[in-house]
Amino acid sequence: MKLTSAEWHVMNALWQDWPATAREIEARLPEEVAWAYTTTRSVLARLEEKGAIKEYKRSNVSFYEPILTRRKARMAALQSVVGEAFEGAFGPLVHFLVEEEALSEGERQKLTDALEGREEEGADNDSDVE
Amino acid sequence: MKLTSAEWHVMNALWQDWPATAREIEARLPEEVAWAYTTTRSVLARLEEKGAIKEYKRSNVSFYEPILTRRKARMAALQSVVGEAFEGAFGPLVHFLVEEEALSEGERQKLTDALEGREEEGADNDSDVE
DNA sequence: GACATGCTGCTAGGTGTGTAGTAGACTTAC
DNA sequence: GTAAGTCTACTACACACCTAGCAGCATGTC
Repeated sequence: MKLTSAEWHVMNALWQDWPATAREIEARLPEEVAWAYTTTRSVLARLEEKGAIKEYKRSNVSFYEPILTRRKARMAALQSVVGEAFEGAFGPLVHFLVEEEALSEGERQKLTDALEGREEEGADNDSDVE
Repeated sequence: MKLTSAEWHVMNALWQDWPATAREIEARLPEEVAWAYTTTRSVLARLEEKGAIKEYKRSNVSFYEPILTRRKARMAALQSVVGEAFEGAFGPLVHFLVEEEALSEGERQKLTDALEGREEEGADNDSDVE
């Protein structure tokens, strides 16, 4: 499932912690996203239609929960960009990353470590749905 | 400069070889892109408006050349996805790639090699504008 | 129970994107 | 020079997306 830019903002906010009300989500949006409250609601409604989130009510207030996991959304986003821009394979993407020196020294190091399988466990564990 | 999906198709075709006519570009589009000729032209027109390509005529026929380089387009695409989906940093993206084992064994090997700076030269050299 | 506040449902308008058609100009073959 | 084919310029339309407003219902407080 591919997300639009506005949808990413909302999903990122929701993945932080859920269930969450629209107001809570709104409060977690990055500063540069200065939407009207109703805009947040509209995006939430679309996400629910798409099946990315679930909505339920407790006494007239809507609570939201993610259905789509962050992992799956990331995978879809990457697959899309790889398909369009990197001949459909992850290899060229990785090649590009290294070539372009888009990575800081620390990032390179972490990557090397990860590739060699001596990853430190526990730290920075992406909490995710499921 | 961010490209849309249709624009990527056309740019990929144009980067292959240029200058190229609309007919040549059309012929290079992937099979699953079964556009009417006029659709290709419309996308080309939009790309020209955006400044991604340049158009010139020789006796009533338009030839096209890229202005936007593949590298820059790729960078923009990555930056966009990283901004939306990976907290704005390449680190988490790389981490994700490795964790997800999105890479084949060969790709991992190439990546390791590249990180250690013993890249084989010459092979698979992305020809690019400029 | 009337009022303020806050939430929901519904609606809407502008812009981007994908896709394509039509009309007219030009080119080439006879 | 006329017919057939090809090209361009211009226009169009549907759908997705971003953004938001409005009206009405629920809830709590005095």
